[in-house]
Amino acid sequence: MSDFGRQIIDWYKENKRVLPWRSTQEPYRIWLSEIILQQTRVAQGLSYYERFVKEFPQVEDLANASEQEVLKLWQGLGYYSRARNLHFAAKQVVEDFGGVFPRDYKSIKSLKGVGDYTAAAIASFAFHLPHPVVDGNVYRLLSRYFNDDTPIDTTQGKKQFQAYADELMLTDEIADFNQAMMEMGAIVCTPKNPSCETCPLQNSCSALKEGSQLELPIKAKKVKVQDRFLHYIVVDANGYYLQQRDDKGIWRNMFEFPLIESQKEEEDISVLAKKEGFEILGSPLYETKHILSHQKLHVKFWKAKADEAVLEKYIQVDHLEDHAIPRVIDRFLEEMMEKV
DNA sequence: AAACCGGGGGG
DNA sequence: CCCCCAGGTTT
Repeated sequence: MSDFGRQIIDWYKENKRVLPWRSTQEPYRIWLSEIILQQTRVAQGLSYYERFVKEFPQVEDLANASEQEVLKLWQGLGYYSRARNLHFAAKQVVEDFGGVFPRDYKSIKSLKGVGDYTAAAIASFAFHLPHPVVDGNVYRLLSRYFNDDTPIDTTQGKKQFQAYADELMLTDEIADFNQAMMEMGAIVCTPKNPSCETCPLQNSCSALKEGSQLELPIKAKKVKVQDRFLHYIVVDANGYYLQQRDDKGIWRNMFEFPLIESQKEEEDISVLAKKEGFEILGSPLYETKHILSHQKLHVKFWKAKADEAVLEKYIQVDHLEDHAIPRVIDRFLEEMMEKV
């Protein structure tokens, strides 16, 4: 006598937020929104969604763009592999599926950047196929509903919570069921201050009964953060001298100032810069810490000069509108503009 | 199974 | 300051 699905769907219909991707059944737009929203809050992704739809109204428009155009529009959102995969997948739709978005779960999942969660979201929202979504919100909601302390970041945990969702889903209202689970996780069953007193599941939630809701879900692994020391060389000249990052590590294929990375905080940057042909002028123009999920970047920007023979190795641009750059460099440029 | 991949905002 | 978010790919 599980009323789980009925209760969350009824709650959802009364409490759902109005969001642009909820008022369309176009698979292209639903897919786009899902990629943007991976590991990203609605408030942060909203403006990016609007800009992508405006710039690339159809999947063909996205497929015909250059990777740099896509990265540039993605700039500031992070996890840039999503943008490259999005672009790649748009070309898959055009070339492998004749420009028609695939309509079955397996084909949807064959698109680059589309895993179990995203395939289930597209399949259910666009085509009403009975695939429950299991994302961070759902792990939290179900681990609490069943008071289950199986770690969610293990193979066993993924199978366990997928099985719960398979059992609970209402197949003939799958789109609302899936939206309801995620909206519950986003609005009611939140990580820190869940609204248990207004929750539609308060009479059947096992964690609330045990008072364990704040301890769930359990994660087994702990992330270790690596410290890195980045020194960007800003050559004092007309325009900017840039280099393109290679195809591995953070910020793949994006643009940056000439970079010197030191192993320790206190290394003599002038000496390291000299080896690359740059003469450092004065103290750092700007320094900051840039925190990623797995790296802590200690970033300094140095004014420098160099011979023409050295500068030849870099890309000279007058303005940066056509180049995707990391947020930390963008922020440095904003900082410099204010001082002028 | 583990490593890797950004940036922002809430508390 | 810490936590974690509408995850997926590569190794």
